Amino acid sequence: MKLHVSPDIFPPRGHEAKRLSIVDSAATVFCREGFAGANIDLIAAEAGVSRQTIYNHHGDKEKLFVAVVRDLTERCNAGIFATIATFPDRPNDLEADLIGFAVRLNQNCICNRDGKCLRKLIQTEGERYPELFAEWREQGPGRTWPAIAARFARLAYGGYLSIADPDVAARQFLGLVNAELQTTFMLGGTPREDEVVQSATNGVRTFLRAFGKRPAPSSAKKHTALANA
Amino acid sequence: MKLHVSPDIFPPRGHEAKRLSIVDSAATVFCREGFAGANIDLIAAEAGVSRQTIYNHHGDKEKLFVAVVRDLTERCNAGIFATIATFPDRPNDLEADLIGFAVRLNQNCICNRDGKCLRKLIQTEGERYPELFAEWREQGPGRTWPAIAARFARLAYGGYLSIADPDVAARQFLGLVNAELQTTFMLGGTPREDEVVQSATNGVRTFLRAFGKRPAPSSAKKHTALANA
DNA sequence: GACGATTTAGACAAGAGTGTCTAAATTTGT
DNA sequence: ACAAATTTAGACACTCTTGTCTAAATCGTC
Repeated sequence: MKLHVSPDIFPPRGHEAKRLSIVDSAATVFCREGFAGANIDLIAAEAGVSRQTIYNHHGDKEKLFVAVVRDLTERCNAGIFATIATFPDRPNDLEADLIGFAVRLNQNCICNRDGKCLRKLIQTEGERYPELFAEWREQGPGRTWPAIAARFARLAYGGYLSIADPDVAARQFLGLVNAELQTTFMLGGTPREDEVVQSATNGVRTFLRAFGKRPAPSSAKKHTALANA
Repeated sequence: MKLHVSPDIFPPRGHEAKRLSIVDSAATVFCREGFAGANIDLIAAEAGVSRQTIYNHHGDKEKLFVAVVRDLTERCNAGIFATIATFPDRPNDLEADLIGFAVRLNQNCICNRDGKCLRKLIQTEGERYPELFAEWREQGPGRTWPAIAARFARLAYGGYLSIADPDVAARQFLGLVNAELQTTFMLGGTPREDEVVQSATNGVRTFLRAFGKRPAPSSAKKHTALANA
């Protein structure tokens, strides 16, 4: 009588569950050890399946690796678009809202397990699988960056910002809010939340000094957007 | 009776040359294949020495790896400090001078062979050798970033910039001028020169919008620094 | 409870890589 | 040219890993 066992996953809940569990553990091990250093037996142990099951599902090590990257790309993309949906279109407090967005982006998409794994795999194996990671580049940054740029363009159109090239601004926004986390990211570490907030705060302030509309000394035509809502 | 054997060069002249050649080739192979994937025979072949010579010099694979990272850190640091020495202290054209500095930093220290190798090794093996790369963090960013910050502080003191926290400004400068190269760096690629110039130009312009002293609409006291030299 | 599909453990062959050893060849200093 | 140090090539033992195979155990479903 197992009435309240977690209905979702952990125990072998069938064929597809095992496939998931395998890809999941493989992501962890590939991320930690790299492709060459990863050991199928270790992946099997971590996934709680036998080695043979992995071969049954995925054929060989390389196909398993490809499945892992595709899976991570898809999940990360979903997370990023979900976060982009929280972009402040009609900000009350522009600075605070942009800082919040930057922190969410970092915590939910870059510093989480999937984001960390995918980043590591791109860094370590990017040169070995050009076509696979070219695909990632198109599906990942190739779609998310323009989406972010579009949000900044809307902010500019609404009079909140003064932006010449939204694509450049979007990339620079990401560069700024991550400026203080670069070293940690390079070493594969995970920054503490207060570090993320600090970097985002500093980054957004600089971003607004560059692209914000100064209310005081401007002589340009007046922009009414700041007064609405 | 060895009267004047220099105490430094006990072993013959070719000895040290071989050591160099080994570390050099090892850097290339470790960078390309990662630690686990690197093959001592391949390193030996690429260095033009026998495998046994590598073991004579470095003991084992791990010690060789450590020697490679130390060597790269030292050489990259030297390059970065040499480039920092070209930082514009009394700029004629602030924008152009900062763009030039950013491009030099990228081309001579980040995109060159040593820089690319070191970055890759940090990314791929950073978690496996915490103390080794902690050492890099101290010797590398821990020393170069404050040096750059000091130069920005001097620019601010000279009236060319308006900076509250030079350390933050330095990190953001680096984040901005590299903002458009992130994806390429992640994949282990080398950006074309025009991409580097483009990213640096966009980055410096934004940096100056945030930290530059506006000559035109300002009502503040005039700053004479721009007129000298 | 029974049947078919899936999973499992373990053995296995084949290949690759590390690190050691030895004897011969080469280089270096005098 | 000689003697010492160094380098070399190759063989070697050992370990580790991948991918296959088989027979038994387990699971899902009726």
